[in-house]
Order: sequence, then C-alpha cells, then structure tokens
Amino acid sequence: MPRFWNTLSKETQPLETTEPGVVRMYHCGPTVYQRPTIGNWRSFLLADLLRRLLEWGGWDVVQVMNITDVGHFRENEGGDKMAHEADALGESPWEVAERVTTWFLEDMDRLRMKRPHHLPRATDYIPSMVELVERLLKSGHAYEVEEQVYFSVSAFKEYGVLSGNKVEDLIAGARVEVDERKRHPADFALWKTDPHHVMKWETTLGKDGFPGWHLECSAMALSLLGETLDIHTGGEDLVFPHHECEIAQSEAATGKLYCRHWLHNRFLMVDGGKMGKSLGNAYTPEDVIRKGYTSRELRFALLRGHYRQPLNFTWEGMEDARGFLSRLDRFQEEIVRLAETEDKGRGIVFPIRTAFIEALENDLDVPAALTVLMDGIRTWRATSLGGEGAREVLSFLGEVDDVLGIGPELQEEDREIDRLVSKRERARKRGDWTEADRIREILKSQGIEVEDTPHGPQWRSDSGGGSPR
RNA sequence: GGGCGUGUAGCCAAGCGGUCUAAGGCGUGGGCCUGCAAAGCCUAUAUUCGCGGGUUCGAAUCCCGCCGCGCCCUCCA
Repeated sequence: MPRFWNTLSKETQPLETTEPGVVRMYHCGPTVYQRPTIGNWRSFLLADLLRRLLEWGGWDVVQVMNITDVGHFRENEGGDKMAHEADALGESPWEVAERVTTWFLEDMDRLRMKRPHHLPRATDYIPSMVELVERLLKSGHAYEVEEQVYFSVSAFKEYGVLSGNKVEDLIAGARVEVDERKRHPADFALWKTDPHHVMKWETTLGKDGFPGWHLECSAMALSLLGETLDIHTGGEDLVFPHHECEIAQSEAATGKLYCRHWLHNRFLMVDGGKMGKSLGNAYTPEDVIRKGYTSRELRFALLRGHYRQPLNFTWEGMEDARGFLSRLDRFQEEIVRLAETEDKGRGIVFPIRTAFIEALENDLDVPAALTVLMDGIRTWRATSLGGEGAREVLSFLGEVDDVLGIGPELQEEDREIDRLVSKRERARKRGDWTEADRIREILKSQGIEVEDTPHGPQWRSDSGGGSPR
C-alpha cells in the first residue's frame, strides 16, 4: 500500500480512495500562453510517476490534467497573460493557446509521459463553471457586486486548512491593493466582467464575463471525477491561494470533502537559484534537447530527486544523467545477451524488487529506488545468473521502465553499422590493428562506440547524439 | 516586512537523535583486465554535514541566533 505525504493533513498516510482499487487524480496542468519550462515539467512528471506507480500496483487510475487556455486576469495590468502574449505576437489568444497546446503535447510524448485520460481545456467548461458559481450564489457562499462575483471567505470556516494561512494574517501581510468592491479583503473572484477583456463569454451571469482563476479546476475536477477526488497534485506555489480556494469553492458547493490527498512538488532551481524567464534560465525541454541531450536524459534528470525536496538543474547534472543511464544501458545489454543463453544459474531478483517497490511506495522515494537498482546491478554482476536468472532480471528491468520510464531508446537495426563492425572484427582476427582502429574511428565519428567483449564486439550509439559542450 | 521551508564532497543527491569511522550516481586519481581501448571489477577521493552558540551520555539529525537560497503573502509547476 503506497503512502504519501499529504499537504492537507501534514503527515504521511496510506492511500485511501473513495472506491476500492480505483484512484481518481487531478493534476494542475499548464497555462498555455508560453511553452512549459522544465520546471513545469518537474510537476507534470510527478503526476506521471504517480500514475505509473499506481498502475503498476494494480490500481485503476483515472487521470485528469487541465489545460488552462483562459488567461487569468491581472489585477494591475488589466490584461491577462493570454492576451498579453497574443498582443506581443500579433495573434489572437486562441491561436496562442492552440499553438502552445500542441507544443505541450509534443513535449509530453517526448518526455515519455503517459497521456492523462482527460486533458480538458478550460474554455470547454464554461457552462460547468457558471453552474458552480450559481450554486455558490444560491447557497450564500458567494455574492455579486457590480457584475463581479466573489467567494465569501467568511462563509467558509475551513478556509486556510490546506495552507495553514489565517485570514487575519493574510490581510495583515497583504502587499497588494485590495479590490474595494469586496466585502472582505480575502474574498476571491469567481466570475469577472470586463467588456475590454479579449476572452469573454455571455452567460446567465451576464455579458462580457470570464472565470476567476481557481474556478476552472473545481469545475473540471467535479465534472470529470466526481465530488471527492482521491489525489490532487501541483507545484508548491499552488498551495495558496489556488488550491485553498479550490477547496473552499468546491466544498462550499458540494458539502463534501473535495480531495483526500494533496501532493505538492518543490520547485526546480537552476544553478542553485531561482529559475525565471527574466533570468534567462527558464529552459524548455526543447532548449535542453537543442543542447544535445535526449528527452530521456531530461526525464531522468527531473525525476531523480525526491519530489518534496528542491531539485537543482545544471548542465553538469545533465552529463551526470547521461552517465547514469549509460551505466544502466550497458548492464541491460549484458543481461539481454545472457538471457539468450541456456546457462544454468539463479536469479536473486526478489529482495531487490521488493526494496525497489518499497522505496517508491514510501512517498515516491525515487533516490532510494535508484540506489536499490544500482545495488542490484552490482549484486547481479557478481552473481552467476545464467540464462534463467538473466531473464528474471530482464523482466524486472522491464518493470523498472514501466514505472520510471527511463529505459533505453528503441534502436532500429542499422545494417551498415553491423557490416562495419564485422569488417573490423575480421581485421582484428588477422591482427590488423591499424585497419581495426581505422574502422572504429569511422564508427566513432558517427557516434557509434564499439566494445570488444568476451562474447564478441558490441556496439551502441552515443546516447546523446553529440557533444553538449 | 510576515509565514513556511532548505543549506551534506568538484557536481547531483540520500540520511533527519546512537547501526554515520555520512548511501547511491557523475566526475577525478591509482590498480586488475585488454593488442590498444571501452565496459566491468577493486581502490582512493566529506575526520565531516552553511556559520556561531546551546540541549543531550550521544547531533548532520533537536533548540536559539546569524548568513545564503527557495516558496507563499501578487500571475506562476
């Protein structure tokens, strides 16, 4: 039974779900105004890891990740991020959203993330949002002033349970001017109206309206997963106000617990500091790939740290990732070869497999799991596995790949390479080292490394396909 | 300014009161192996856990102060 740290209860607790064996998860996805950065991906990958682990454990997983294609208003600038970006590019907000969504899905595939079962777009759920607002107005949890609808924090006594914020403290520490139309300074907008807004809808709430920031997630989660979610994830920055407000508006509307388990990942840092667009280090997966790294290496680099611990992204760290994966690949190659033999031997997979699962089920402890894996490799190498043992190990490595998604790239057979490798082998057999080294150099220039092993020559392509420096 | 976190070797990253004479990976040095390599294996790489006090028989682990960094209080994974 997996256990996770729950931001809501502030303790590690075993996974409990509404329906036995079924997990309904909601993940805060991207706002599609700019291509998601590797920092965003750290968060999305947490969702993927969770799903893979749970499915591996036999759970039936239903996964929702939203795509926010409505720009949230900016109090100070009047515009919103979508509109802002659109203006800068001379496009409509819808065009921007469309293009960035395509990039997002592209990167999702490249980073080997399983597609969530639902990827709802906020703009497709306007009716659900309006319905939710009306429910809250009717129940007295919301009020309308000058065509703006606010959620009344005073009407929901639980406000603050997730973040630990106290309403009084928020007001005291507030650094932003409070909208004077609110009854209470901590009230938040459910529905806004502004004729100048680019993305706006005519609904029963009036003309020229658009949703407040937190509303979409509640509407989509409730529509797709029911009134009580099992798991909700997102970056640490979303704890407050976003998730706090989601809880408030959802629970006020349904009268039921909104979500059992809240998981938040710490931010990704770059070179030991903040990552930011203005700092020029808000890399996208595309940037990393352009530097010569594979998406697999990036996936590993983003997944290798514990999600509740800050993770530092460095180019040196990418080299490190490459080294780690290369070690894993070489071992896998050895095992594949061994597995084809009939040699007698025995596998000792069980204790290692158990420890590996235990690590991941313990609040997704990837670092511990990786250590177990490496210990396993060392142990297996020192053991006479034989063909049968190798097949067991291989099967476990397949499972590791199922959960972590860091297995080797599928390589299409390259006859030309095989031809050169055997030509070189013939040269070696007759002691023509000059010719052998010449061929090796040719292959090397194509990014192919040849290794002479007791079982014959073995070649592999440079995982990165080029030097990053 | 207020709140919540975090700081471990050249780098990434575990450990969070005794089993730490501090995992694991990358990198680096030495050795074995090899036609030469590569891979693999062995070995060396933190007498020490941001700094200063304190609690304790005992602290990287708890407390206090300071410094750095991160998150929130404002859009943000």
